[in-house]
Amino acid sequence: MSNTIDKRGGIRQGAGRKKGSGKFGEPTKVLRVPESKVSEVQAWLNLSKSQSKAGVKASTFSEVELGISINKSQQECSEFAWYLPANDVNFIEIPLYSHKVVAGFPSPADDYIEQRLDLNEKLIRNKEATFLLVVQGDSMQKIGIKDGDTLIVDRSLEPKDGKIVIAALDGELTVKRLSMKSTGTWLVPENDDYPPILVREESDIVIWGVVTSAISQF
Amino acid sequence: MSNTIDKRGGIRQGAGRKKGSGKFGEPTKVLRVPESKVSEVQAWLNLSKSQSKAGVKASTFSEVELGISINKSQQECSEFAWYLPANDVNFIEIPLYSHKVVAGFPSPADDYIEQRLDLNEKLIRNKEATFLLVVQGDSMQKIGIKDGDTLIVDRSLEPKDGKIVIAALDGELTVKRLSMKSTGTWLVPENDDYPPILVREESDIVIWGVVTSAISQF
DNA sequence: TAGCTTGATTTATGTAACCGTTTTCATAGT
DNA sequence: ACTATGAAAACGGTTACATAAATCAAGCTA
Repeated sequence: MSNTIDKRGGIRQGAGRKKGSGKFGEPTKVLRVPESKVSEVQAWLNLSKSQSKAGVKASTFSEVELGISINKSQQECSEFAWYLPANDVNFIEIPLYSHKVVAGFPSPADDYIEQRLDLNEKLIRNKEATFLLVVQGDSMQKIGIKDGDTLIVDRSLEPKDGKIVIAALDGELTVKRLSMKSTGTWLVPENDDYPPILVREESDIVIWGVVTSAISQF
Repeated sequence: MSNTIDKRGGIRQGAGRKKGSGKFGEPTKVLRVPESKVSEVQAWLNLSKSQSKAGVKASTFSEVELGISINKSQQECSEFAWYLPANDVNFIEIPLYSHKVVAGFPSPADDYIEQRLDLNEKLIRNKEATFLLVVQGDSMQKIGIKDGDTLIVDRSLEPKDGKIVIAALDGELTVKRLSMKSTGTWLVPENDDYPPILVREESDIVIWGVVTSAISQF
């Protein structure tokens, strides 16, 4: 009935979605971007979107919050979260103990240590070109990369056939194995539920870097 | 005179500016960008514009191999190789860069970084009680622990039900999931090809520690 | 009456369109 | 032949619009 409908009409304060409820959580502007950069920009925006979510709360603007709660932020990321390795990794002494002593049974905390090492050194080769990503999704599960794992990505390495790479594809970052065959270049997931993706000449896929390590935390 | 003007009109091949003569050198698309990121994106676009003009190609690799090859020593251990974390992990400053510093956009190697982290801090909670093991075997493959992976083990954590633990069993170290049921305490591999192991009262199984992380290197 | 449905209202977001500017070409005038 | 002028085409910033998503209030149903 038109009568019924009429009664529903009218201005209503507080109706509608809330401000800042969009995916960026803030007002937006329109920008013109060269075509080749579009997917890269989008990917980055998605990334920093999840980053700010991870920040703390929807505290409207102050971004001062950034605590060191890495773990928390992992859970909330839409696609990835990313970090950089610590800036200034000192060279730490690495005492070498004989590995034969190993037999000495349960207490490794004592003197017969093999070797001490700095995880940063072990895992990061090119500090300046390395960053960390937290995975979401299971497209690489066959090689043990699981949802929530942290990837160490080196941008200075050349993406070669067979390497695990981070690619910006249609504005989204993905982890895939790079495969260069006679049939062309492919991005291959390590999960039979997902199809390989052909990288065409004209496609706007950008390789961000090569994955050197994957870290699972329990 | 209108006559004069008319003669000048009409379609004229080749007239007008050339394609790609704009500041980006290619066609553009409009994107919506959150306000706080606008200047950042613009800065990056300008940056990469001038770079490509300058013809600076990213040289494929520009790195000197770091000498300390941890990997070698991994191979020599019979069951596991082990290491301790670096002794003296300093608290490293974690610079928070202002987003005004902008610089390189998708290149995290540059300055506009949100957060840096120290892998030691991220992965090691109790430095004194932590050591590293290199896995041999595939008994935990279902949760992504593969042969050759490095485990971070914390001896100070209490082995609880469901935790991944390192157990010394008949003189051999193994990784298993600890399961405490009414049927008793079990060490359960994450691989259907291996049987769970019942831990009897009198058995000489010693739990060395709880696995907090697993690292795969590619 | 509680919960579901429906339509209105408000914000969000991708895209088309608009319009002044810039670059280039062709013709007219000198 | 050289310059001035206007048209054509692309550029790029901005506005406008259409559709989607989120939220509220009133009506409806059980």
